[in-house]
Amino acid sequence: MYGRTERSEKTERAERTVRRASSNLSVNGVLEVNNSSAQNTDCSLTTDDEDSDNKTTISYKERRREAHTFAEQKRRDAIKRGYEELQHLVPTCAQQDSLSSYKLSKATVLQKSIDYIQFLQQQKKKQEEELQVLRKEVVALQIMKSNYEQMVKLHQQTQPGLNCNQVSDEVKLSVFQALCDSLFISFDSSFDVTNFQELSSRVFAWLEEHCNSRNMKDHAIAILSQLKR
DNA sequence: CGCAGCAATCGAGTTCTCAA
DNA sequence: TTGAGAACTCGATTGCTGCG
Repeated sequence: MYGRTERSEKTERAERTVRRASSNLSVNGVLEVNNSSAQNTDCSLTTDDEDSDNKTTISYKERRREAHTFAEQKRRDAIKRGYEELQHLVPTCAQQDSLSSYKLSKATVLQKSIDYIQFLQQQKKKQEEELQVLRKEVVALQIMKSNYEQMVKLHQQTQPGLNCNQVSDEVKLSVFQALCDSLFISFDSSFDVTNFQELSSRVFAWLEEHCNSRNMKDHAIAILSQLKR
């Protein structure tokens, strides 16, 4: 938009530095700068009237410069506030801040923030993996629950004359718990399984072998006689 | 649509501050 | 005293907006 010249940026920067240095040396830096710029722009003025116009231009320029400086200050403040907020948000920064009296450099705040974000990402990944395992366990337990429900249903169908209300639920539960504990002693849980299918095949093999009607009856009698005592 | 004005942002140089 | 980091300053650039 402002039409850059053919000169390299490096040369331009060097010239800017010289210009700024000379304006700093003079008492009225603004006028000096304006004079130098008048030499190579279309704004070169010669008459008295034009001089007064030039003064309004100077004050306008000065006003804009001040506004720009203020805007720049605001921008820096915003950046500074951002760093301070970041320092309070990141625990490792906050810890260091409270332990030592000196303030952390911006580079340190950035580095510690990066480290903290990476740590959070790793934690998230770990928790997602744990969640997957727990979901699988839930599915397995649901299958087991439905299996037991089916067993109970089948039992009720084959023994229609039994009056279940004669015994309280509490007693039934304690008998069931004791029966399960007694049966599970024979269950070998030391093997490694990689999926639920493998586990269920092991469980059902065990059910076939150890939880047949005869075994169950023996266990039940033992438990009931124990309870009676 | 092109232009001017404006604000926001950036990059670079300079100056200031402070701990080692 | 010195070096690093922060703050300040300035010019350049960019994107948006209103106007003719």
